[in-house]
Amino acid sequence: MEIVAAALALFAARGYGATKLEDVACAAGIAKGTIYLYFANKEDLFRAVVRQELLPALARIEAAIEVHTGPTQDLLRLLMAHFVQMIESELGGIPKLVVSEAGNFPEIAQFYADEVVARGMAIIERIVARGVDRGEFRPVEAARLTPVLVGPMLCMLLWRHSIGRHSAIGFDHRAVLETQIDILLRGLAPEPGA
Amino acid sequence: MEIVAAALALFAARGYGATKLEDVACAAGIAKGTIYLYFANKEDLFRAVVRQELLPALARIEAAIEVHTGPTQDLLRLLMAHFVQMIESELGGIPKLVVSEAGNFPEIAQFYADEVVARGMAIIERIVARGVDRGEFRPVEAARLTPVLVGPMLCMLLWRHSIGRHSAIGFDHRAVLETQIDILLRGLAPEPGA
Amino acid sequence: MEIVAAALALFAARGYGATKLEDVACAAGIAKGTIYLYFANKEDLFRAVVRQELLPALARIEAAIEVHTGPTQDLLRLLMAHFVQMIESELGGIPKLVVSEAGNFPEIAQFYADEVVARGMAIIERIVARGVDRGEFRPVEAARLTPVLVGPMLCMLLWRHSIGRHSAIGFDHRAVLETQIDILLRGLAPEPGA
Amino acid sequence: MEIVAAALALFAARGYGATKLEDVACAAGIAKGTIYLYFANKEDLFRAVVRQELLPALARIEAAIEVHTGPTQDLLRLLMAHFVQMIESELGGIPKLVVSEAGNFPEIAQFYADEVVARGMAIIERIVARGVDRGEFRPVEAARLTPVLVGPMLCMLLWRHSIGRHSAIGFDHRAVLETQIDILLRGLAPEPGA
DNA sequence: AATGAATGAGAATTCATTCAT
DNA sequence: GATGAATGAATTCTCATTCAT
Repeated sequence: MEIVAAALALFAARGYGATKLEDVACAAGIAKGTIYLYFANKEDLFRAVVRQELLPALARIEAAIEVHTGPTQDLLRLLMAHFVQMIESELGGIPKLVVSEAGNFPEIAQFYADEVVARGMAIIERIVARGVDRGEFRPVEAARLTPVLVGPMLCMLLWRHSIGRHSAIGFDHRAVLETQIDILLRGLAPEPGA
Repeated sequence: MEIVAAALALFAARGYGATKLEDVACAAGIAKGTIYLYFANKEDLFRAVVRQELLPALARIEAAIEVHTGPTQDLLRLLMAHFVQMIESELGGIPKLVVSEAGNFPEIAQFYADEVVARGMAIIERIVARGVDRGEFRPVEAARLTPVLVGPMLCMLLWRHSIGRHSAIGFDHRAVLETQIDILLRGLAPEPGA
Repeated sequence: MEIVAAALALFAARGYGATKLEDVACAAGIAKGTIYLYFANKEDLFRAVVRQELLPALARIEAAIEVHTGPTQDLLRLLMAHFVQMIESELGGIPKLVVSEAGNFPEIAQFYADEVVARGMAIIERIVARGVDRGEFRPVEAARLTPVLVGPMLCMLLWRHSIGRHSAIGFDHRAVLETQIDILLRGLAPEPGA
Repeated sequence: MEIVAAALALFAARGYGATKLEDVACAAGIAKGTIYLYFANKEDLFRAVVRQELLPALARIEAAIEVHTGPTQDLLRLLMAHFVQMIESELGGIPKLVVSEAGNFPEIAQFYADEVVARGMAIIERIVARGVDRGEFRPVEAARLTPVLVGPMLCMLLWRHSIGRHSAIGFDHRAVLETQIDILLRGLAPEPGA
């Protein structure tokens, strides 16, 4: 819906508290009162923004991973490419929003941790396990590796959707991605003797 | 000052807008009006929180790096250890706060980008360049490497100071750090033939 | 509007600072917040009170003067009668208000001086000049005469809208007016020999 | 006392409500708390300002009138000259202040009406009665004449201490005074035939 | 379904007043 | 006597929410 899209943009830019429903309505091209026909109140709208938009994206990634059959490093590349896409889309505002408002919406934080982060980590751990199983990676503990794998991308996502908007410092997402993949593949390469 | 410490804790936990000065005063053990003896208004207090606390910490890191003479990988470990310390201290709330409020305080975002991020990146680039110069690392472009180096730590910092507070998912900072260092050193190791 | 009328009454009675918007709202039979739908803030309301009410009254006097053709002393009586009317109406609160708040609203004072006082003085000077021209008055310098002409009425106006409300001393406006006209006509009568 | 003088200047310029005790203290060259050594509270200070300063001035006028023996028109001139003096001194701020704050300090208004206005009117009525008795003025009812006599001067006083401070329009007090005396003496001159 | 005028609870801010030094 | 740091009641202003149209 238009309202959710407008709300996402404004919530992400200003935060929950600083976003006026009047501005959301204005951005969505409707009147203030109309929001209340679709959402019980501001909190309800906020929850809808976080819930409705992210899960489909995650499902798409899971599906893409599922059907993949080639080398694990291609799978890794595929995953990262999805990430870069999200960084560059409006959707990237959601993680930023959840980080910002976690303190005021603990159940949103929990929902996000359970439904997005946990599932995302599971995807990655499966990829790593697959690589180890197939002898493409040396044996590593997947749990400890996850932050190393997603951290750089997540950081760039948050940067782009917050401080980066107000600074001249920018990152070439794709170049960083290549470097990251390069380091990872070398760092995970099986020991020559093994 | 007590006020700044109380304000940091509350701003980081709830965000700028959702923090009432009355609560800050209460947490600092003073009356509402007393805040106005030291800060012109709420914004002024916010700026003070961000500005006063972080620069000294950064300066300490810079000084520690400066005097180091051993192998570059030790330097890398030293840097990361500082990071882990910050993650685990109250200070870690500041980056989270700046990410959250960048949209409402563009000049704070800029200040942070210029004084903290740019300086932090410069430190890292110097370490990487040193490693390459000394033949400890293979030749790499430092700029592209920075997010790969700090991303994982930053992510854990933000996690710990936002969503992580409301989720059962936790990270073993030191274990992740070891994994990250391990991957990096292998990934940056000079080509055998070079 | 109801709001402006209520505000005039309260501002005139208590002054700008001592008037709470809640009381204005209450007197106007609306809620506090409603005022802000029509006026940006308290100052804006104050300005509206002063600006909206007085100019139409002045224009009416000017028009009445314009069409008059009889003896100048009748014109003088007409003018004074308008004054007495204003003294006795709610409108009389405005000059009192402007006098009281001139220090805090210099641009209101200026506006009042330019739009009300200067125009009022011009009207009087025209009447005096007409009387001299027609040989009804002896030659006098109009500028010096103006305070003499309007001072007594203005004083009674201010009295009625401030101290007089709290004192037993009262003036019979119409009797004073007659005395004033009497003195003036004798005092302005052409020299017998001239 | 310095405090009262500073308070008069500020109260007259800004009104009671808009005057901060801190500014009064500052203008008097003392600390805020010191005011409370001499006055119970802000209202008490306000009352002192109005009460202490004006009565001595009035007593001086009464005394001057008392001893006068010459023609009544000289007495009138003497009275007016006192007025002009007050207009031009800091003391002129008091009537302006009382007019402004009458609504918030009814007992000050009453005090002023009884002690200053009533006494002032009595002085004037005595002068007029004297002139009539001595055959210098034609018979007039003194009560109706008082506003005619003092109105012009009072108006200029209020102008000078409020709106006039913020406008280019100014009055030549002494010139207006001469005109006023001239009109009065002609207007009060005994009928030729009487 | 949609509107937008009206509401009023809630937060930032001010400043008279107090009191330990 | 004098100070000025600390207080908290009081006021302006905002904005989520309601509801008559």
